[in-house]
Amino acid sequence: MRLSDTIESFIKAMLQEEQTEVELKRNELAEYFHCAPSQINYVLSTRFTPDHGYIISSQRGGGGYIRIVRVCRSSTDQLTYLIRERIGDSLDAQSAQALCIQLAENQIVSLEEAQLLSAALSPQSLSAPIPEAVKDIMRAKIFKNMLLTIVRQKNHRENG
Amino acid sequence: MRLSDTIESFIKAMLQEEQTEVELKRNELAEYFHCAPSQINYVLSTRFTPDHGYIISSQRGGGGYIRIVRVCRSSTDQLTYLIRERIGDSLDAQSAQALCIQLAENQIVSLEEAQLLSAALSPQSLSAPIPEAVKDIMRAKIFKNMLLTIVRQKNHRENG
DNA sequence: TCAAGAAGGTCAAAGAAAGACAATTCTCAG
DNA sequence: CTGAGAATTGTCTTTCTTTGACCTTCTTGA
Repeated sequence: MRLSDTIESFIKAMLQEEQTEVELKRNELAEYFHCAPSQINYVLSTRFTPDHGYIISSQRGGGGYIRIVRVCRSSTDQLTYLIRERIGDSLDAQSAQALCIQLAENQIVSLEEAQLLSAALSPQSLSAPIPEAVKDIMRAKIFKNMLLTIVRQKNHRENG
Repeated sequence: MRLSDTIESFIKAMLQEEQTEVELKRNELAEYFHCAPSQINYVLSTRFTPDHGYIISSQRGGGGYIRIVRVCRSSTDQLTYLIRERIGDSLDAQSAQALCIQLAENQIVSLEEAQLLSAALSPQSLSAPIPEAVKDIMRAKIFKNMLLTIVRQKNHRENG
């Protein structure tokens, strides 16, 4: 297991215990894992981004800290946010993949739905002799159309 | 026996043991077989494609890996037929739509799944300034990838 | 007030591993 | 025998991780 993954798990375990919010000392953590302090920043910026559902704030100087807050939007809000703002007109494969995982982890869509989304948006599905930029545009459209379908299905279940 | 075949067997043996999923190091495997690392890619891309019933994912960089997941097929023959024969390398929007409806009507997939398939394969999703023929090729790939995912989910439910 | 020290932030380079692809060699059906 | 397609190789590219040097910001005590 990579150091980054270990640190990621460690932080997530902390969040599990203390629920929704955790405060840590960068240097302490770095020393604990025998790594460069900036390694902590690396982990935060690759695994605790807003897309992943986290908000980071920090304070320098004496008594400084890094605070990690896990944000929970309602399912509908999150889907609406994705469709209306996040996805936009173009989306690369990695972001799509990350968002699918996030959707499943936050139980906004079922695991099965997430797998279907992921399959449809994968580079394998979209492999074709066309520019990457065009694929990203198509991926965004496919994603939004599928999410829209999921929203409708949810509404249908709720309202009869 | 050719090296490619040997490697293929080797990987399949691993899959037999550890059932359904295996993770390997490209460089290690290459060293083990005294071949170029790219040989591994060749084997994977010729014998472990989605069409063959496998899903490959990988991670580069330190601690990287290649993961191979076998899509066990059960008695969902219709899906297998679609994936392996009917859909082919290219599929127009109308045929896709018809197949989705058929899948739902025959209760091979749920209504919700059919709607998701339909959404992903729709002309709206695939609208882009590229030739219709290319879209048909992408549509076929998306379709097969999604169906493969559904098959996998079914197996997962059945086999635990 | 203000300088020193204590944190955290940024960035780029080095390292690790997988991917892509062109060039070459091998096989086998015709 | 020969040409097409399969197999093999080597090389270069891309991506992700780790590290370290240097920068910025905040607190605190003289």
